Amino acid sequence: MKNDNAKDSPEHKAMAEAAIAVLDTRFLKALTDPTRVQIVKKLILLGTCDVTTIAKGLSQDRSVISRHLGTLEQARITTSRKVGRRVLHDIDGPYVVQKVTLILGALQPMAELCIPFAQFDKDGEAA
Amino acid sequence: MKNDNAKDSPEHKAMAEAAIAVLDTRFLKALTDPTRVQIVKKLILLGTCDVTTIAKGLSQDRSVISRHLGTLEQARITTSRKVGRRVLHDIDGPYVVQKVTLILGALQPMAELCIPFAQFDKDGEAA
DNA sequence: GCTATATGTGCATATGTGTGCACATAAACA
DNA sequence: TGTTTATGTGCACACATATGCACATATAGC
Repeated sequence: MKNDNAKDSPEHKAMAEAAIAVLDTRFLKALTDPTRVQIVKKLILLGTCDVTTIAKGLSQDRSVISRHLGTLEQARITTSRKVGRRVLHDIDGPYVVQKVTLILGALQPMAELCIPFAQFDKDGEAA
Repeated sequence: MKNDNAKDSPEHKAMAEAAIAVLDTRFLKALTDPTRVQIVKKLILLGTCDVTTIAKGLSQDRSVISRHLGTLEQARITTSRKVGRRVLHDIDGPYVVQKVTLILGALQPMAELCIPFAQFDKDGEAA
């Protein structure tokens, strides 16, 4: 049987490149820590917030929360403004949604192109 | 000025809960390692593949690739079948797309509800 | 000025994670 | 049967990361 896989097409290669390229490690890593996720939740609920208020209720030290906020800001998930002696943080919702939208757009073709063992079940082909 | 923030509405609270709940740590963590991302890319390009073939071309030891494949499988990003002495791996495209779709669906409201400093710029309110 | 409050950082530490080597197991093959 | 190939795992080690404490800095308020 001839090897006329869809996997050999340029479209397929381009899809693979696009899918990998869009996986921003810094963005994803920022969302993998439970404490950071709690911070995000709190910011969603409270809105614009200073460090001390965010740290209130969380078990970690305030300095730890401060560091996590730095990580979230580097990932562009949050932004901050200095107001007097306080530093106010807030979530950048539009950026987050745009980011995930890009990821989904790049991965979307996988729903049809990456059905597990489809080609293998068809004619027993595996690299 | 009265505190009639949209943040106090039940819809907003529900959105926060849904957004946090959908952030599957295991799923996201699996995609944060560069080596695992390379494995995913290779599986997209080659399709159904055994461990040795995947490890070929990657700098890490084959045993390391084996472990990474275990991590990806636990995250349900890949599936595997034992065929003879080989173990074939493949990407579960439909699952991955479904997962990201759920994430985007839960985060979508943030595009409008979490515009940074919007409320603060409006009337100088911050927790 | 002095004091209190808010924040970030250096440092030490505990825990998690990626890596490679050696080895055991399982299956195909001569 | 003995050998080769494919895979997973125990172990040790290097490195990253999360955490807390102490401290320095900056700003508001007295």
